[in-house]
Amino acid sequence: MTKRCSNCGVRDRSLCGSLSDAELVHLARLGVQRRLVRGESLVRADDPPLVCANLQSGAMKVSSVTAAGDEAIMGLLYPGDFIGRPFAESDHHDVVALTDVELCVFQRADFERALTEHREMEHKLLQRTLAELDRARRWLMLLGRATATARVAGFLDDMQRRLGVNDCQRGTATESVAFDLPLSRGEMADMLGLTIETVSRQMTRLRAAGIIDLPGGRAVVVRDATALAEAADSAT
Amino acid sequence: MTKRCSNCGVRDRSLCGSLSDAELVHLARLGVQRRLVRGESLVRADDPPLVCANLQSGAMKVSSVTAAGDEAIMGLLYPGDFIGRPFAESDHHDVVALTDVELCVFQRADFERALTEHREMEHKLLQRTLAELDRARRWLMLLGRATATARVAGFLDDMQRRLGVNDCQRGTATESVAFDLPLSRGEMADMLGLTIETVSRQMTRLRAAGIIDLPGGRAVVVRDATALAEAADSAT
DNA sequence: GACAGTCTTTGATGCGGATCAAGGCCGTCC
DNA sequence: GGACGGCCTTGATCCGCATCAAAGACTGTC
Repeated sequence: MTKRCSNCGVRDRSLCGSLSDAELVHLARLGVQRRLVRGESLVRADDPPLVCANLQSGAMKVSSVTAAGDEAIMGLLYPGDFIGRPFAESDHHDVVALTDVELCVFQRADFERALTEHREMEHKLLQRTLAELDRARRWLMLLGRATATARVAGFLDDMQRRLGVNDCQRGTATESVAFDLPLSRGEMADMLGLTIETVSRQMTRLRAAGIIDLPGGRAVVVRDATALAEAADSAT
Repeated sequence: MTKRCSNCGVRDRSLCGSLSDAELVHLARLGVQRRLVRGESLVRADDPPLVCANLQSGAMKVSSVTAAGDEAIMGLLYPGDFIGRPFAESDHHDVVALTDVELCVFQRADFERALTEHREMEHKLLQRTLAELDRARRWLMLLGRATATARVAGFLDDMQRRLGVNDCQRGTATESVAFDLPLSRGEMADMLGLTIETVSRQMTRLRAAGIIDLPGGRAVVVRDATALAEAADSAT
């Protein structure tokens, strides 16, 4: 195993986790470490699909531009997530860095060959894609019918589950969980199908209800995760 | 190749298409032909995932029940589509027949074994799942931000592309395409995140604009596919 | 530390779609 | 044939979110 892979913080969570140490050596030779600063994009919907990558640190967004000209964010990517559409003719979406990010980037052809050679990796990619499909469908439900409050609450709830696991023991749902939003209000609005103003108002409402706290900047403290989840589910 | 498979109308479009005739004989022995009448369900979200299937004729819906208690439809299935979540712990959604349907049903374990034995089939499933993910994301965009008119127009446009290919030459976009909706107004509303009344009003509006015709029952005639696609894209 | 630019919050108003309510159409059952 | 129930259409009213507008809060620069 190369030094790079052994130091990789997401090895156990990413697709590479299915490879043996020997296989990793081979794959590592194909991969290139790359950093992007906030706002840079790795993939453009119009460009031919040239690369695949594993996200190692930071957060990215998967987005498109609507016919009306505004941006729609259809998903977020966190460390360990896979980027790219092997065997497809097009990527269909832009993938843009929300924070400064570190990536392990592969030429698409190389990665496709690796998938073909390592069944287990392709298998894992399939499972991951199926899971992503389920997530997308859950979002569909949220965006299709939920009120503004439920959308914002659902968004925060989702993020909390993914980012805030470290602060306290799981299970003690009433303990506070703190994290920094990787998105601006505008980006949240794009993602939730709302306007900036509405997002802001709903955040204020959740704070007034004592469910969250907004200490400043993009920091969020979830004070009552149970109430947050309830707000996400309730129609009101 | 068994008689059953050689008669199968969706062989070239379904996952089985990747198999040789000899392999089909083997798989066919595992599969069971099954019919469901309208309203019957093949998969229930709560049940352990027991089966996979290929849809041969008719239409089905993939749905869930929201916390609020009403139904959310997150996708439709047409002949050739695959049903099931191999290697997952749960199906997550209900799959219900919208019309009378014919299915080729496999025990999940059998199908998983078949996938493992036939790389090409698993590969095809991956590509299919990636495509489905893209479709779900396109829906996300529609549901997130589009107006009622755009949702209904988008829905009809999507359906026309999938069902109405036979009536006239592709490319001549202004020719009429006719089909029967497999869904009631209520089901359309569930799918589009609207109410029955709004769906009905929008259909009336599209008819008044000369874009579609509603000869009665669930029949729909698309008179101007270009205008329909425009209505789907425009915010208004 | 002052300034400019961006992001966020808050307020006032209007519109689109939900909700409530009342028929119309069609198949089924007595 | 007539009455009932399901589905669809149409109308009237109300509410939530978008829109328009303006005033803070934060970031970086000089």
